[in-house]
Amino acid sequence: MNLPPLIQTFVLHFGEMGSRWGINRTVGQIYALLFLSSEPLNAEDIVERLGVSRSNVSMGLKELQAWNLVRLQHRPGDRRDYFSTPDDIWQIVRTLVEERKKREIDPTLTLLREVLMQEPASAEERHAQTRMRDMHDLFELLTDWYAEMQRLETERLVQLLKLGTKVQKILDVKDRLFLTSGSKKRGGSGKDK
Amino acid sequence: MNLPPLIQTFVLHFGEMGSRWGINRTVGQIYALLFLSSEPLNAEDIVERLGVSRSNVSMGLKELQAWNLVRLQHRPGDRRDYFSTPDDIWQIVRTLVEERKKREIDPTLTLLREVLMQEPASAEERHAQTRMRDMHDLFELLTDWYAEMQRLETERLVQLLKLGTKVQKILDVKDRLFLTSGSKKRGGSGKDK
DNA sequence: TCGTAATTTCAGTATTTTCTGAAATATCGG
DNA sequence: CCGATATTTCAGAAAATACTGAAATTACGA
Repeated sequence: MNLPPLIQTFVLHFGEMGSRWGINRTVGQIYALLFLSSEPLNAEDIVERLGVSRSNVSMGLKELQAWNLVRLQHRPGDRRDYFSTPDDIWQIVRTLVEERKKREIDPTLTLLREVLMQEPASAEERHAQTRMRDMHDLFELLTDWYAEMQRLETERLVQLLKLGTKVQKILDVKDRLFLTSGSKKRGGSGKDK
Repeated sequence: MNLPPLIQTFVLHFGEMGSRWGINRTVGQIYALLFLSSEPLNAEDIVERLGVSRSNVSMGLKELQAWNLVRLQHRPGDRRDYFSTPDDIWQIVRTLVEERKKREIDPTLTLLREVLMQEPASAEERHAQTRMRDMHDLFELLTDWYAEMQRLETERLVQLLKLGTKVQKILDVKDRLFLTSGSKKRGGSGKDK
């Protein structure tokens, strides 16, 4: 591996992190490298920097493309493929979340719906279904929320995140002003934890 | 594997899903099984249901305990350990997010801070640092937001999630009512996408 | 269409991870 | 402390995954 120390630290870290995410070490390292690079890199650049085989890089890049995580570019008069990551880190987050949703959440929701359609054949299965229903509803709530957030412009999304739970206070004000929904019993100190 | 079909489908699915999450198949299956079960199971129960070795189950349960994802209980007059998952699925989500943060995000933030303290030795390292700064700020924003959400009672959290981007409208109303912060240029149709 | 350079594929190898059975250790009631 | 039962540990086997070099394929300019 042939990298400035500061960059190497980061690249190695993301290689390890990748392992915890169903992504392999090399793919993590390639992405980290591209992320830090101020200009697009070609496969040979990556081979030299990371010290892995050309074919490994080829496979890694293919996987990153399947994840929509890299952009492929060309330089005039050079027919090699150059790769880069979006300048906007929020774009990266959006893609990551979107792809993980597509691969993990959506199939799970589909499976849950299928299984929930079936007739339970025992008390055990009936209970299992209520648990699956809970999970289904939770996933649905989260994906609906996510869909709304994904639609926001980044600036507004950040604004909202920075607001955090202060929204609560605004809601309280709204409640007091408009008194729309029923005034549910309040103040019962939660059996939180 | 010795399970009613409906339950088996779910257990197998979560076994596979587990693989994508740095958790191995058996651990995923054990958790799925416990999640669906209406009463706590002991290790031997799990061995019979999943058809894996006793030692594998022991290790799997140990891992789930390290993740705080299972509760250990005892039955009177029975000295085996019985395991279950929280009844409240939101509690499970909270724990999962908390633990993943602890293992993945926090160490990454620490590393980013360390590397950002260092003096860049070249233009390349300087650029790399600006990228790491972007990432650091993003992670910090997200973890701050997360910390606030984690503090909310579930009921309120759900309320907020269901609200989604409708919050936006309320914010707009607030803006118009109080005109507190600077009136930034508005209405330039976003170059969204 | 040919020649060259780039990329991809893939069979085999290396590495890592998971799983098992056997042995060791722990726990409990008496 | 003993005996019985439960759990954990761990070395090695099995399985899964990652990686490589060589060969095949693709892409392109001439």
